[in-house]
Amino acid sequence: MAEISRRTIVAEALNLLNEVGLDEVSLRRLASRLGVKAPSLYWYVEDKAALLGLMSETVFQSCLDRVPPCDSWQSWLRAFGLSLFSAQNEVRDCARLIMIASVPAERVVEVNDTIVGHLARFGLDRDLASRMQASVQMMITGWSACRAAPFGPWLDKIMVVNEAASEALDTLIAGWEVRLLSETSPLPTSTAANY
Amino acid sequence: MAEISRRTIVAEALNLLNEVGLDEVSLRRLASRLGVKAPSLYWYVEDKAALLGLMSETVFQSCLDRVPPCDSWQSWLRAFGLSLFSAQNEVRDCARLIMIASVPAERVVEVNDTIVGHLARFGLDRDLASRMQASVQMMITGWSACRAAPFGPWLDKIMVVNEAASEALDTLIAGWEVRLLSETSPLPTSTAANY
DNA sequence: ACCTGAACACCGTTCAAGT
DNA sequence: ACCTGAACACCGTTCAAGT
Repeated sequence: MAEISRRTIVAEALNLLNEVGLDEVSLRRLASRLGVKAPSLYWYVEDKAALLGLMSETVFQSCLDRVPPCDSWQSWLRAFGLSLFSAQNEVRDCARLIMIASVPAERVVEVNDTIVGHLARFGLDRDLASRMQASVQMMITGWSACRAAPFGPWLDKIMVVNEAASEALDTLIAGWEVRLLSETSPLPTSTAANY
Repeated sequence: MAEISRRTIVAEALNLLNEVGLDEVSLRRLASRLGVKAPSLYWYVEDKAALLGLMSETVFQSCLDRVPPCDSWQSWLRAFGLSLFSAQNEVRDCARLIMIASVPAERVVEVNDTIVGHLARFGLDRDLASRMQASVQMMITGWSACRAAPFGPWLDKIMVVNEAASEALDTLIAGWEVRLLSETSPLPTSTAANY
């Protein structure tokens, strides 16, 4: 409807994605929704992959914005994971989108820095925080990817996916907790990595 | 080359996948490699999605076969995760393959039962084992998905992905260990889920 | 500066027709 | 039982040409 710009294109592309799913998102279809022809889009966007990149950046950013203030790295990591999970469940085929989207290198670093910044405020080492954050992201992405896959519905017959995902998230965080404790105060009891 | 069958088609499809990547795998291209035309493939396979399903089943099966005998659920889970990780790194675009492959419901249940069977031999509850196994699968799939994504190379500049993935796997398992211990022998010290 | 029509080289899938 | 050619309805992308 409104005038055409990078922003309106991305917004309309996300609408289209949610309505018809990733396989049906084509430049021709998107263009016609904007009252324009496909080649016009190339004026605003380099590529289809780049457009998908902008879409996934948008989703990721809005997910980051929704993480509430927290009072420990554990609860921040958990809130981040849950926010990511719900964002990926709201946007159709989100995991697949992420996997084919071409995001510029600078944005990847930027996002990582933002997240690490949040965690570092609790006194965590920045490198460790980076790996922690990544582990949460990967696990959540894995869950929502599989849930959105064709076999997702079958998975739901084996377990309650929502609960299993949230339990797995808690478990992962508990693991990081153990790892951190065993580094600062070495315990005689059996902890991580010695089986 | 050899005669054409479901098996040879899937095998050649995997070769093609590794050579040209998922985006370039087309029925026409695959058929021409087999000395045949695209419509012929429909005699052996229902669909492109079904073909991708057979391909991902093959990969998964060979990954399961490579898990060595272990003497604890922890080490089995770790070996399983590592085997999955290397399988997914060997087969190009494997994670994306999994996400669009249509696998029959029975096979999903079968695979889950197989894995749970392995874990149950260490005395684990079958439901718990199922969720544990799934958490490992999801996390590993997440890692290899992101590494194969267009931004994968950028990720590698932030951290050593191989090491980070294996560390995350260990951490997840450590988390399950804590969870199990705190259930059987409740401890006064802070463990999972109470932050 | 922005948009278009026409074209190129592809797709997955169907189906009547061949052997 | 197995394979084909021809067709259908699409793709992403390029580019000369328009305003």
